[in-house]
Amino acid sequence: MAKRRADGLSKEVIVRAAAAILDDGGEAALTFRALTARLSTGYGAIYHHVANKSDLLAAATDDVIARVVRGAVADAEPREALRTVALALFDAIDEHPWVGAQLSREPWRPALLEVYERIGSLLDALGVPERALFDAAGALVNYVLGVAGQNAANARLLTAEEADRSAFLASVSARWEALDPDEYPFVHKAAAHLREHDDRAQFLAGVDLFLAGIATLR
Amino acid sequence: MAKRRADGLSKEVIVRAAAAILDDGGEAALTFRALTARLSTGYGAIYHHVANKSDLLAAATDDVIARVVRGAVADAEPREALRTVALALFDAIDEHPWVGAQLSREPWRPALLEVYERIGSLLDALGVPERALFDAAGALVNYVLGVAGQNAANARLLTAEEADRSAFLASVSARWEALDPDEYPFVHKAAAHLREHDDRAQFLAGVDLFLAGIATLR
DNA sequence: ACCTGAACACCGTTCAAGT
DNA sequence: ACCTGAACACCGTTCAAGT
Repeated sequence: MAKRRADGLSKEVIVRAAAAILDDGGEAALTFRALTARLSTGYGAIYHHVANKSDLLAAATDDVIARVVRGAVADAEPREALRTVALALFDAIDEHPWVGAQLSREPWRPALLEVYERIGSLLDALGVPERALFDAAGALVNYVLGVAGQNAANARLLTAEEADRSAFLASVSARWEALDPDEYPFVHKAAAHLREHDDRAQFLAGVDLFLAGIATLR
Repeated sequence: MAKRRADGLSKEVIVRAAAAILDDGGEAALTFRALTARLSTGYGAIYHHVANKSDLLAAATDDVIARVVRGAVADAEPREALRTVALALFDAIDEHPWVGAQLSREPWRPALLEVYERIGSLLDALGVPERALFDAAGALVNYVLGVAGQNAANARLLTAEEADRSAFLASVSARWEALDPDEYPFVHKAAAHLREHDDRAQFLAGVDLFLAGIATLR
């Protein structure tokens, strides 16, 4: 079972290099040319370990998600554990936006199986009736992935520094505020909240709404 | 205000042609070469009306979403109206999977503004306290877009006929069933439900969970 | 003002040839 | 068995030239 390592390529080495490129420069930066340069090898060497680019992206995503799901501490209280797992996923995807984009593009991957298992059994432990368990798990996982995708898109939009973020939010907020309050009453009011809102807190608020809804099923 | 139409291009004509190509052949089919062929014109003519491919995709998405939001009947009862709008979005994205992919890639678009307005003011009408209104609207929109993205990914996976769908679900289900029930208790149990689950019904169940959670805020 | 299409600078992927 | 890198078939986008 000993794998050769010191020299020679392996899928693991390639996947890690791809993840590093994705973290540095985003999805556009991951090309086979960049990868061969970084690993000082040829195209064929990479294709020998990896089927194609899509396979490579999927493997890198599985890697990140598996680490998160394994790493999340097993809290005693299921409700708290659910919030912890959800937040861990949120933070991982915030740190690696390409994971969010990939997850909303390729479901049914091994990585998501782990996520479903974790969230599903926590909901079970929470006392959700079996009849509603699968819908509830599906909804919660979809919510987490949905926010993940949006967050990834935002991160891609704001590739630059932190100052850009508030400038961007301020400009969207100003645009919303300028709308006719009769035609857009909600968005007009929401503009103020947008400027100072915290993505992470809003994400958790959504999880809590879900859990509150689920609690009514008991 | 009269626009020339009989001959000559316009952004509208280009966007409609792009939508038709996307509906027919998916995202991979939309190339500027295919577009020039369909419109029997040159690249420059298209670039004269459209900034780039990303702009074109965004405009086509806005078009579809705007039609859905405008088209959804204004139900008297806000709870029922929310379910109607959510289902209308689900169905539109099921019919045009590329819209789902685009929405999870480019938020803050005019199209989403309409969605936020509609969902936000319905939640307001439902009596959600102002303090929780923006988190609730954000969570619900994110849920809808999350499912949309997943659905789009599934649709892309199952480009062929309906028979493929049940065959695919059966194979995933079999893989889940084969997992060790001690290590994967939830997924193992979920396998049976997966085979016969209805995406549309599960989506609505998620919306209802949300609304139940929101009802506890009053 | 609007359109044409050759040309450019990229991609992912293949494959004959090497060790 | 594993690796190399020239070559192929594509892309999006530009731009000098036309009407």
